[in-house]
Amino acid sequence: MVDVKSGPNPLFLREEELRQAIELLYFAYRGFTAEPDQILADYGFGRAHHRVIYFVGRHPGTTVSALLEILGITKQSLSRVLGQLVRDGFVVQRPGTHDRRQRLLELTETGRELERALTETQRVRLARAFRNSGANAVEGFRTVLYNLMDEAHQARFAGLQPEREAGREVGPKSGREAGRR
Amino acid sequence: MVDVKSGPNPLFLREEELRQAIELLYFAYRGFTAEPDQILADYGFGRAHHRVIYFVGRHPGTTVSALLEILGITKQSLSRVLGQLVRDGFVVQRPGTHDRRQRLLELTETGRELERALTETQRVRLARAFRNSGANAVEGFRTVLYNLMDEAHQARFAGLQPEREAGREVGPKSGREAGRR
DNA sequence: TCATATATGTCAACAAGGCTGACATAAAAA
DNA sequence: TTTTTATGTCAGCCTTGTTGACATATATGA
Repeated sequence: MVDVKSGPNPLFLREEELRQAIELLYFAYRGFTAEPDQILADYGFGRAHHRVIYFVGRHPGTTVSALLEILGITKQSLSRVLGQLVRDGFVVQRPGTHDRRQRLLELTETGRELERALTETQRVRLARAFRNSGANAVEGFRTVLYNLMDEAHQARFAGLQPEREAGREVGPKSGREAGRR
Repeated sequence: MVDVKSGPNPLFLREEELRQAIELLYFAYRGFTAEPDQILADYGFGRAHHRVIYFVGRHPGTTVSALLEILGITKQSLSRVLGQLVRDGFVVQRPGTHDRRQRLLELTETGRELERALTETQRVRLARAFRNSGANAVEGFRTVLYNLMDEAHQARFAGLQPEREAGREVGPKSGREAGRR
């Protein structure tokens, strides 16, 4: 018997290590979505609306198909949520200039306000966690999450791409550091 | 003083830093649940079943109310899912010895097999991510996730509690280190 | 012992947000 | 001009959450 760290097989995580990571992810993710969910409920919206508001806010002028790609849901599912957001005045659609079949999406001022309110709660929570953890831990947090996601999505963090330092660590650079270049 | 890194306001994360963390969590969590979801579908189960199987496997002999506490759902929601798992032979209930009102939960051998299959996919993914990230990054990952969750849940990681080194870092110790004591 | 509280379960109804399948329209592209 | 693409829509289904009301067995305190 034989354990993981100094043990022979680096691909096998010890039970405790594994389960700790599983539960950390579960509880952290839950906590991270709790406050936004509260706010959204006041508008009759759910987490699906949040995702749309977030990504449209992040990429104003994005197309419907690009949004479908990011969210990984069907157009029927998106349609229901997006339709509500448009009807309720949080998102507007304008025809594409090059391709007039497209409906480019952006937030209205109301939409931006809601987006800010939602994101603010997460900013506060992240700031607290980062402050309690230290800069080095934050880098590790980024690196592991980056390596945890599907490769297909890693590309989205392209400006912050893997660097192999001493051939070991692979992960995104922080926004701060990237901005310094 | 100062901040996480070295900017002026420790409670305010720069836009890029904030959004990067939000998206890392989103995509990592999605990737992390993808394979189990696939397997569960073969049994006609969903993510809710996974949670029950996971936590019952983790805490054999747990009570229904303890499980409700962990999952943060209503007993009616749990009942539907738990009922299926019992009927389908993945979970058994036995009366509590001290308190015969309780139904202590545990996995059957079939249940344990499914639990292992589900967890194995996550073990592989975590092992790959940890290997690509390095031990230091993994510690940071744990620390930040610990600090990100609600305090109520932090208690669950009690054996691995905060230590304040030089009054800065707060977070769980790894299972490995805790195990060494 | 009796009354109350607790642990658990059940029935019914509803909502959010996924899914599939089929079909429609406008515009681009071949 | 025909075909493909971007988008939308209707209809129906599933999972998994919710609330509210009520039921049963057991434990516990007065």
